[in-house]
Amino acid sequence: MFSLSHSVGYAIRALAYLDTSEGNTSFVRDIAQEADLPKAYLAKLFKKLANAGILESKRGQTGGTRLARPSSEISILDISEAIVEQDWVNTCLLGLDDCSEQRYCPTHIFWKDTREKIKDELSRTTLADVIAFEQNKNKRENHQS
Amino acid sequence: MFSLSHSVGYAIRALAYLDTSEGNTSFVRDIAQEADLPKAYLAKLFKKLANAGILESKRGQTGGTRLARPSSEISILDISEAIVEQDWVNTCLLGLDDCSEQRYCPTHIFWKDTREKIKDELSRTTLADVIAFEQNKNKRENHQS
DNA sequence: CTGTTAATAGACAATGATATCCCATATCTA
DNA sequence: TAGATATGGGATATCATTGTCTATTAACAG
Repeated sequence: MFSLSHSVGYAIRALAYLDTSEGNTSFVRDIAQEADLPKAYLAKLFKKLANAGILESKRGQTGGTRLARPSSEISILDISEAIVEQDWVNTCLLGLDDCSEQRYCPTHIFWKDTREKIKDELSRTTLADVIAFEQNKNKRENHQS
Repeated sequence: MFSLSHSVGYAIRALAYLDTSEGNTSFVRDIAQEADLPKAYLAKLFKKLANAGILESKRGQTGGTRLARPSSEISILDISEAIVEQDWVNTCLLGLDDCSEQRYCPTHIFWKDTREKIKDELSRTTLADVIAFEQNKNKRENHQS
């Protein structure tokens, strides 16, 4: 608990291995190998990302996959929402059924505030940031609010 | 994602229905009915709480279950750790394998800080607070940090 | 048109969390 | 000791997520 789903982590890591040079495409097979992920599973994740407009893909011999827009314009939140549809922004921290905007549980305000900050952080962190992290072993960039 | 497990929510809700008057015991059967939870499942959760020293239970005709200490001395964190052993305090927000204390991912510092705050909040919020919430429809207490 | 290539799609298996069922065990009462 | 009652424990069912396998479809090369 308290993290994005495993699949989102996979997607992020895989996307960081895409060839982002202008006009170039990559293959699921290659990305899967480089990122050490199962090819078939990654293909499904990429399809979801394509459906969400994050990736463009083409079949066939001259096919492949590439980002639909620059990595600096793709947030982690975009990726997360493309992979998992579940809306985690409206859940009670304690799992109480009768906690709502009309009736606050003891942690309600704290948690609402915290969720907002998490969402902010995820929308502020871009794929470009992650790519930099994956490519540069010594870079220690962060986006603390 | 981003909440305590469903089971922890169950446990919290159920504990809030215990008869906390001095020396009194409650029965799993009754608590399950009042909190609208499956009896067998709740019994297992209660066993875990007993193992963790949060509950005391006795079998047989004069048996039952009660808190091992005052509800004001039982934190939500205590309950959570009794139910799920997994330590969510050391997970990368993005699910990246190579994120560690030695090598920060782009959200590492933010997330470390946030997890600390969540843990603080959970250790500061007690069962007594939840009981007050469950019993008083209009009370709007919270522990925002 | 035929073969090759790469994404796509559907069925299915493995896993962990959640939930149920049934019986064993402990404790007291009569 | 027999019966009633409440917790305890093991086997199994259900469900969502994760992961695998196999075939289909699109796109191009020759």
